Amino acid sequence: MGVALELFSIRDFGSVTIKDIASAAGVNTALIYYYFDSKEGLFGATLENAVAQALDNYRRLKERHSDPVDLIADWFDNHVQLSRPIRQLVKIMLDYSSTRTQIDVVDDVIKRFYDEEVEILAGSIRRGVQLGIFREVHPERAAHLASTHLDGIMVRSFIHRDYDIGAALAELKSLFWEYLGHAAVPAEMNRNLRRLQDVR
Amino acid sequence: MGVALELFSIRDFGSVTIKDIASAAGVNTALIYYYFDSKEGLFGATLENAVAQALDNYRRLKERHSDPVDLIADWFDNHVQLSRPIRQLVKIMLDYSSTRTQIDVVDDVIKRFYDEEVEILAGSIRRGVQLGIFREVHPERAAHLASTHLDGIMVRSFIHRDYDIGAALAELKSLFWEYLGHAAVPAEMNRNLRRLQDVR
Amino acid sequence: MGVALELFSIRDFGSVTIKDIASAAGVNTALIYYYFDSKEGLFGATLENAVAQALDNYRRLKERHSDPVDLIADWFDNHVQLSRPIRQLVKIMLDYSSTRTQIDVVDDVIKRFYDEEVEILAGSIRRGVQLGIFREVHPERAAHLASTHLDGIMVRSFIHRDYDIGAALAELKSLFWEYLGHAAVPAEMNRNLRRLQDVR
Amino acid sequence: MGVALELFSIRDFGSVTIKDIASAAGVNTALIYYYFDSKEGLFGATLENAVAQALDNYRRLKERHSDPVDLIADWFDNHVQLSRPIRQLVKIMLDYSSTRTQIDVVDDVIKRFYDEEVEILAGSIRRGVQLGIFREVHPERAAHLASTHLDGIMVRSFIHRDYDIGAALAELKSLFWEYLGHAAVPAEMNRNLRRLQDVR
DNA sequence: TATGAATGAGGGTTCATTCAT
DNA sequence: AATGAATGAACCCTCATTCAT
Repeated sequence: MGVALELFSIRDFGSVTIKDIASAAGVNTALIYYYFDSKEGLFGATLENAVAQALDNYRRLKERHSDPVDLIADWFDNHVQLSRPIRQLVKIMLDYSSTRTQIDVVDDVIKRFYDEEVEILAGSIRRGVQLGIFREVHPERAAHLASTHLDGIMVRSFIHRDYDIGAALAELKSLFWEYLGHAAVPAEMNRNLRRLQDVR
Repeated sequence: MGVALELFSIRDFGSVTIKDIASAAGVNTALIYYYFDSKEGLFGATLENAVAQALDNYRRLKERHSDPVDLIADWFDNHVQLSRPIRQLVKIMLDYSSTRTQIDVVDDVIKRFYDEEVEILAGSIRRGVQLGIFREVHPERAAHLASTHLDGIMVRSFIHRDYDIGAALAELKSLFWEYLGHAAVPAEMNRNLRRLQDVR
Repeated sequence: MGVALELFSIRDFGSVTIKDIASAAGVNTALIYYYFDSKEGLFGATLENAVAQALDNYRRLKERHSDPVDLIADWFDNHVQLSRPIRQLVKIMLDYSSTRTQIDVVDDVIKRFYDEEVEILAGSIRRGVQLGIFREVHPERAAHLASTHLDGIMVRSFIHRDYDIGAALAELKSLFWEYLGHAAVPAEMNRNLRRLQDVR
Repeated sequence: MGVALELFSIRDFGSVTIKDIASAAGVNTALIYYYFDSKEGLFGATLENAVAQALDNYRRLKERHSDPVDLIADWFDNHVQLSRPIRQLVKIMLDYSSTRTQIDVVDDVIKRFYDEEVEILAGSIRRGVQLGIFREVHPERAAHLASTHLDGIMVRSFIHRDYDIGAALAELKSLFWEYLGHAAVPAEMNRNLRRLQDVR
């Protein structure tokens, strides 16, 4: 599935052959059919797997932070560091949406992924607003904005061969802080700052 | 090419056959090869054609307006009204980016499309800033933000079967006005308002 | 379909490949799919075709004769002369019955073939009984006997590589005449004989 | 081999896979290759086995009876009761004849089966004729007639999904008694009758 | 300009068979 | 004696493309 994800994310479903995948994985073509029902089945499993990993990543992200500013900052950093797998994920979700016969379990997992993404952001924003750190924004709406924009960045990186994802993310990040009414200072410094404030 | 665009935009390149296109167009398969070199050639031509139409649309948009607020407002409305062809365009540009062998002329036309899109927005923003209507934002950066977010919206509409493009665009629009430091009032009313100010 | 019948009647469905058929017919493999939906489709069409020819043969047989003795005699001779195509027909009907997914139109045509075979014989026998030429046998039952035995002969010719179909048919024929209470004399002589009787 | 016979007799050789057989037998695919050389080898063994059982059945039949009428009557009853395995046997012999590479030992066993079948009938008929119970028929010829007709009945039962083997066998039986010049009375009654005659 | 027929190449899939354990 | 994993060869079928007309 790793090899498959790799290939499916740089070419489209149709142009990736089972032979490609098999030889990239160093196994016989038939062996793929020993583990997967069909090419579509492999694609579905690969997609599910990729989403599962992304969800896992989000889960760990959530566990790492109690502070909303830290979490949002980490969310952005995370996307810079994991831009490759995330791009891959967006790519195969896009491919899944065209052509592929709908598979309920895959539909579910995709929905779960986006719900979770929004939930993480919205949750943090809500807490930030409650704590008085952020402006009184609508948490879900704000989360959707960031999440959608992120997909836009990914798409751009597909279409433009020399697109600078890092720069685009940095841009989005600073804009987002601004939107939340929070100075776009590094997370750590910020936290210290707030602690200082708490002391008073 | 109309039929081809239609098909290429709902399925992926691989799963659309020349026969599909031919029979949808009501002609014989071989006739397509009378007009186009190959399937890739047809795809390229279709893409060029779609981009050309989009550029044409932008040209007319520019011609329609001298006022930056009007133009930007129209740009958003335009995207609501033409969301179908725009979605199609984004879809085939995405498909082009994966798999398809690079074709210089297509690459150029895609670049021109995005440059033009940014130029239209950036130009208006610049003028608005000069006129003192907008905040002192960085015009190109602001234009990129809107343009990228728009692609994000399109992607979402692929991935989520019941995505509300209109609502997302309305959201983006109001946010954008806010970002520009301009009340998100209807364009017309706004224009009148400004004229009043000009009179003084 | 001729080539296909040839091959399907000496090997079984599974061991005849489309390539075999194509190369035996001197055409490209893909061309077969231009005319037939699938291998099964070709098999079905071939079977239908073979049955249609057999029915046609029976129709001509019926038209040739008004005299019951002549018709029955010709029926036997016919089977000797056409033993090859008849064997082929029985073979593919057998193959159709195992494995092949039922196809209504094929089922129908097979039924029609056997009904017609029995009808031809039974009709003649009935007329012969009415004319007082034959014993008072049950026409349908007698027809079924001959028809079933004939299939037995065909089967034997598959199983035993050196089976003498002609001898077996001759045997059946003479037995059948005996069963009908009619001297197994050559048809012509017989007819003359009867004419003589009619004169009196 | 039991499972294999079962499967080979309802589908054709090509469409029965080793996996089918293995899973029907509740064992691993590879285990079949521990006991048999190849799929063909398994088929051959299965066929031999089935023939051996049929021969065994005939042997017991012969041992059960000294009286020709009893034996022939039992032969018919036997075919009614064992119509399923006999059908299976005919089916795989037919399949063997098409496609399968000839295997001498299998050819032999098939020949032995038919020889034995004819021998049993012919022997009884001969004795019956000698005893004056039957008409002066040619024993071998009569035996062949019955044996061949029986195969015809089996074939019919393959081709026609709702064929009544029992009825067809009853028909053949009564006809056969008639042919032998022997009233088609139940075997038991008949035997008693004859004993009475013997007494005088 | 338009088509029906034909083809070569290749792709997904299956399956008998083997291997390591 | 038994199995899960692995493979090579082949088969059905599709499809972009071309040819003859």
